Amino acid sequence: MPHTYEFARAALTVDIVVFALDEEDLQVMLIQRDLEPFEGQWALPGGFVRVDETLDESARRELQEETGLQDIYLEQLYTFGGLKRDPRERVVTVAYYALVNLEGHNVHASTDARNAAWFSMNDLPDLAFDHSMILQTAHERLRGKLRYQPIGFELLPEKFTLRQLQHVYEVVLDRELDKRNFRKKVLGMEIVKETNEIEKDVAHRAAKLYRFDKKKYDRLTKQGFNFEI
Amino acid sequence: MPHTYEFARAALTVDIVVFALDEEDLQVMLIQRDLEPFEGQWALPGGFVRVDETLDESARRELQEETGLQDIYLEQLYTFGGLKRDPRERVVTVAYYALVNLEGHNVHASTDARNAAWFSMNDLPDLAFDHSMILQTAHERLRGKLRYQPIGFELLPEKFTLRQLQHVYEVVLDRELDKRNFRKKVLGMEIVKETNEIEKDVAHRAAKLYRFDKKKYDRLTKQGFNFEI
DNA sequence: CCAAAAGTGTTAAAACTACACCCATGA
DNA sequence: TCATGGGTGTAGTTTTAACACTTTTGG
Repeated sequence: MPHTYEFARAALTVDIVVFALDEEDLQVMLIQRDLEPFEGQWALPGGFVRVDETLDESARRELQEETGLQDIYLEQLYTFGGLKRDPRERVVTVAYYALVNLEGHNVHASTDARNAAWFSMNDLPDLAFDHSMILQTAHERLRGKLRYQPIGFELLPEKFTLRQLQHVYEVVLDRELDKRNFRKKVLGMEIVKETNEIEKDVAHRAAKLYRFDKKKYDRLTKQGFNFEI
Repeated sequence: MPHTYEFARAALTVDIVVFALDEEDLQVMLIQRDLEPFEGQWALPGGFVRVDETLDESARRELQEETGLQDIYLEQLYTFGGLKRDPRERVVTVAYYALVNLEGHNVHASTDARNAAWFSMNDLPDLAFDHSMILQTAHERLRGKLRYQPIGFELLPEKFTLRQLQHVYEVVLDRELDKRNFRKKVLGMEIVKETNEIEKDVAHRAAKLYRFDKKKYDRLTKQGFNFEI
């Protein structure tokens, strides 16, 4: 059923930059395109926004359809509206970024039968469209936001060690941190709660597991506390 | 000439939150709508994105057409895509915010014969659409960004006194700052340059005028310097 | 018993906060 | 000469940065 308008309209899409962390690197999820344009090339997951869904809904739906990822941290990043982004026609895309912990989520090839895979940020293929720029913008946002908002926890399982948390900061900020100072700072903020569990299956002394105490964080924030690492 | 598409498309607009500062308050520019829906109500300047212009271009054009403002600091804020934002049909809007100094820019009623005016943030009328939410988001962004990016200068004339700069911070952050500490900090960063001019027409000792040294700021930033007030 | 990472305190330097007075100018 | 805001320094406190050893555990 065709739809007609008095003035030409841009197509509207969402694209999502999904970050995760492995032992070494920051990783990003890409899918291999099976359609023109850029057939065979890697691209960010995403797709057209339906007229009856919000932008957030659209981003979550596309992510679910193309990668199987669900219930993850998702935030709007920036809207890209260059004239030649897509060789076919004018397409404006609302970009999102998402954070997941690798252990809790299995990625699968999608309903669209596209190939979905993780890539290290240090070894990226050429990307379709202007997706390299979107990815770069997302990376900058993540780096900038990590220090002032408690989003690093989203890259970890629910229970994590302080070393794991430190690793998040070291990888994303790309610099080493002092272990003692880091622990002092994190524990001093009182927004992580010790569980009575410890690491399993490690060939050395097992570390305590902590949990992000969101309620406490919200309470403190309301009182003027500002997260900063 | 009508345009037909296989799937329904949202209309795409831009809306701009223009901030300025007077002696007292933070101000925002609003226009009075002369068309349904919300005829007669106040709203943010903005309008439809043409298919052959980028989002930034669109925002600047609308601003120029509706308020006469040109050559001002403009930055994308957030994209609002709720289903019922506009009672007529699905409209997605890319919101921007802008900073101007009142002295340098005269606002005029526009080509659309709408009434454009400044309102104090402390005394706002009801706004059309979801513009109150957009305005609130912009205000939060401004507050958050002011401390970490040198955007406060955009609210001042090219040459300004340190007191004026302090006033920007006090009004936007809504708290008083210590004069000596503020000066120490600003001068210590070495990103404002003394001119050899002083204030005019004041009934007391005239203050030195300074200028934001963007080149120096860029140089320092490249070397890892982080602006913070 | 060895390898590996967990866990822990102190000190010096830097940054921040609070605070009060004299100075220059125009009316 | 007076009212007004411009301009300046210091001391106490807090925060940050640098740094090394002992403990626990599994292999």
